[in-house]
Amino acid sequence: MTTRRERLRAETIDEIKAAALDQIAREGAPSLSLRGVARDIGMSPAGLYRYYDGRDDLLTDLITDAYTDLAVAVESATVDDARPSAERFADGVRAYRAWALAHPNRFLLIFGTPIPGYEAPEGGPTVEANQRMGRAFFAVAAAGLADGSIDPAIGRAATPGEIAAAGAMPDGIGVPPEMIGLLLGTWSHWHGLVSLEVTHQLDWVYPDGAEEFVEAEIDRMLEGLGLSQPRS
Amino acid sequence: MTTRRERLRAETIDEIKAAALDQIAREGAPSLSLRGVARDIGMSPAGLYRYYDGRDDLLTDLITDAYTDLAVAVESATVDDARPSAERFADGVRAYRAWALAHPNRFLLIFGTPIPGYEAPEGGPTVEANQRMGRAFFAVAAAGLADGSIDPAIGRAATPGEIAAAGAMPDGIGVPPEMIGLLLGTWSHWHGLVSLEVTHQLDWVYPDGAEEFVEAEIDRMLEGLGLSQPRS
DNA sequence: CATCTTATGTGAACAGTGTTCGCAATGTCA
DNA sequence: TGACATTGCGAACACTGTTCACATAAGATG
Repeated sequence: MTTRRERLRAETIDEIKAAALDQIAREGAPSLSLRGVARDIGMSPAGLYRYYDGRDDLLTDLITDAYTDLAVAVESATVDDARPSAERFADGVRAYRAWALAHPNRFLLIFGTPIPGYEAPEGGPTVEANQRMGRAFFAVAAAGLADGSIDPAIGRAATPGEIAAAGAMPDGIGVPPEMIGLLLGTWSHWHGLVSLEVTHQLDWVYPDGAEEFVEAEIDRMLEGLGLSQPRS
Repeated sequence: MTTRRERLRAETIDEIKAAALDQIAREGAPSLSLRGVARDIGMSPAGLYRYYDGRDDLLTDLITDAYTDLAVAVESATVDDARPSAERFADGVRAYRAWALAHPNRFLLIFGTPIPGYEAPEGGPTVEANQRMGRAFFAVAAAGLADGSIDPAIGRAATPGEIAAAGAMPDGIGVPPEMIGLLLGTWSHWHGLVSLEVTHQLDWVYPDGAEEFVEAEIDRMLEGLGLSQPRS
């Protein structure tokens, strides 16, 4: 049951976040100003402290939201387990990239330079949301292994960390430890792709967008995972 | 001929930069404070403006330096053209990673969230240094193609941007346009690897360092380029 | 209803920041 | 010597995050 007070409070928080997101989208996360959002929503700077413990606390909330948003985007692009694994995987990568290009400053908020003084709380919501996104891909890999479209033989000897990571997977996502490194390496590949694109480091070669390039690289990733690629 | 004044001025600039680098290494680039470096070198904040037009100007200088530093590291790891291409390439990647891990905050200064308000001057020193690093790898690829250890047939149809990029290569580095995408994709791969490592996004799997993982991925990159890997 | 308590919001203040300006001191060169 | 550019400083301005004492409003309790 939500009381009237709780509802108003939630609305105010939403307003604060919306103003902060707006500011981040326009100027980037580093120039997020508490006084600025206070002005935008017509509140005194001190009043914000009834809702957030300070700038870092607000940022933590925004970081968590961004992680979750990205995770949801990837999830919904990969959930349909009736489709071939290669297609699901490729769509996951495309969703990752599309989200990053649609919200470049939020992407950088997550993966760019860490906010000074900000430390992700151990086992907090950010790591949770982070792993949630990872699980979406691990789930695709698990499905590919299950239906035989991925050959487990391409895996490589697992390190202790990889064994632990495989063991920590939730039920229903069975990924052998030997595949963990391969999947993380593939993630690195497309993450680097997107990072360079978002920070405009590829503009000198692809001034009009890197879609073609990205698609070709997705093909290479699928190859690297032994996933036969779907022809659309 | 350098006058006494010029020498003193250069020394002061060096001192400023050293203090700034020290601050960046400790706290990260975003918390670089002009007043802080002024304190460190025993000068008034206003005095700094005789040497830099402001915080952004100082950062521009540091960004350029970082780019150059990284480029030099990669260059010196790959210049020895008597060695097999695969080895040179792998060492280039290792140098890239080593530099990033040794100077994480400078790496993020280059590739992380852009400084608000900072815009790389068109054709300025930063893009120059950036391309310089790229050329080091293109040179290795050119050598590999020349001695036959890279099969040009693995390339793919070039986009206009890739053709232009291949045409803009300096003399002596002959890389066919069809290889540009493959090389940029490989760069993306290891850049993503290093980015995730520097921002501690892989710690949950590799808490004690990701050397093994990185080496395995380097092998995959070499495969992807059709470079036979050296056994050490 | 009246009262007590909690939640919410404010204005003033403090310490910190980047930046500008006028002025003094110093070094360089004719 | 004089003229001039270079270097540095202190004070000030506008901005930031943050804290504090205080007022107001809302909800709960007698």
